[in-house]
Amino acid sequence: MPEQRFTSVWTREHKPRREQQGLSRDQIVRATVELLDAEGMEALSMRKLGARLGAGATSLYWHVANKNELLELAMDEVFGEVRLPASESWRETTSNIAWGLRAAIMAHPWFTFVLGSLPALGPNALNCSAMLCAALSRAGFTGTDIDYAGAAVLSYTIGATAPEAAYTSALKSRGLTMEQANRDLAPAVERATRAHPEIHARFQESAGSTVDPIAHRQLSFDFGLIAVLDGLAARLSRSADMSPNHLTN
Amino acid sequence: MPEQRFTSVWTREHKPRREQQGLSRDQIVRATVELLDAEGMEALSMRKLGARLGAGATSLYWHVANKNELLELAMDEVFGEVRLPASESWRETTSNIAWGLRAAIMAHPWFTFVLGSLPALGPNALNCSAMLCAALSRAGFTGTDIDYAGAAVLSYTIGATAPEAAYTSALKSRGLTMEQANRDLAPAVERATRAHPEIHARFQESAGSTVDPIAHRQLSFDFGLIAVLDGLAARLSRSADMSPNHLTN
DNA sequence: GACGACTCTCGTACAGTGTGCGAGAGAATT
DNA sequence: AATTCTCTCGCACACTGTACGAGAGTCGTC
Repeated sequence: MPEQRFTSVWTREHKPRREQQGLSRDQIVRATVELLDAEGMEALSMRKLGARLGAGATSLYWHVANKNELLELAMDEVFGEVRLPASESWRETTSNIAWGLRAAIMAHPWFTFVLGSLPALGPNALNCSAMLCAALSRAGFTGTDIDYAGAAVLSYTIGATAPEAAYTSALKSRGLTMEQANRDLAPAVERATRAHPEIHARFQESAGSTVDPIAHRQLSFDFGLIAVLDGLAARLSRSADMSPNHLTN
Repeated sequence: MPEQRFTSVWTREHKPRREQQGLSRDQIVRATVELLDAEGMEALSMRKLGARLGAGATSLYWHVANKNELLELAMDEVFGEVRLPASESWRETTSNIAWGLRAAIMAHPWFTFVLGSLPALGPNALNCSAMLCAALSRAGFTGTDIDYAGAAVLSYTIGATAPEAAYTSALKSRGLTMEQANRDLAPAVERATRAHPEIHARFQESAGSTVDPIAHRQLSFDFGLIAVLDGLAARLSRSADMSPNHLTN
């Protein structure tokens, strides 16, 4: 039995190196983000990254254990971009976090592919979490309900945004506009939805719509986010109704 | 200008081959799902897949244009596993679809990595969509609100389940139990949350909890799903209040 | 100054990837 | 019997992550 251990960048502590040297971990992570933004997830290779930094591919391995750890670091960098405006209202705060996270994901579509297989334990990710937990706790949630409510908001945000980001980035990397893609897909959609009159109508409507597709997506995200927050609010008022405080009043 | 087009398995029609031959598309797709289930996303290679089918790697390319298309097909296969029990109640129906999709994703964690970059236009995916749309339309949603409401349910379900599936599968592939991983992560968590007393408390609580982690995740999913559905219900009753029908009564 | 230890870079090498190409086997059609 | 169509597959190419070990440069201690 090999006595495996679960490892991550965050399980090994990292003493920041002395300063003047040519390559530093921060610099590598920044270059990784740039390269991922510019060319996407599957274009990231250690050789290309090394070249971009004017270094050999294997030099990177001194600063980072492997490609996965590099991605973990890049992921936390994105979490760091999420703006966290403070607000009194828990609804406004959680909504801000959701929109901020959405913006970060849209700006860095590769984020999705990294997230998930590792618990997000980077400092920036924890910052987001803490902000969210604080707001929900102020809202009136207690104990594990704080976790659950936070997970609901994050899950919705990620689940709504990730596919959208992946799709738009797939289009961009092939040099296609949304209209072009819709036109190319149209016959397939036509054929496929023939058996489903109800969604056939849905597709027709959205294909013929003159609304800006970006605005459309934002409306859709907003719709769902409001639903999630309304649902959380409903639970809060329900539990308030049942609380002893209420009964004794 | 290369005049690129947007392609997908579903944009090219496929005449099913004659029957007696050794290799068929269905067979390949089934083997793909098996291999993905057994060894995970990054262990899938055309050579391994060919070997499993007793064929050469490049033979597959007669039946399938490339690896991506193969993944699209595998994805739709998973959609086909989602049980779609019919029910009168829209709440029950959407809830069933969400739990069914969750079960499918948990059973096939690689599903996540495929989803997103391509619109899910396979027959099984459309079936799910149609079921969902029908239920929401029965609930009282109309026009694009049907799309929005459906997207909210699916987004939450996927966003909640995908990371969970990815994590448990990452553990499994390294031969680790959840307890082991928690133990390995503990010092890092300890160190990282020192600056965040509120989430420090959250982590403590969940680490010391004696609840079965699987049950815990299900509770969390249920909590969020109820929130989403409550939120949708709230919107419905709000728009019912404002409808002319109500005003004239 | 001299020596050892440490920090960092990188060339080489290995096993593996997706897939384009073209040769060929075998069945179906003319 | 000839031709065409369907299908399999070996080879080759460019490319991947990264283990290893040789070396360069810097530092601390005698």
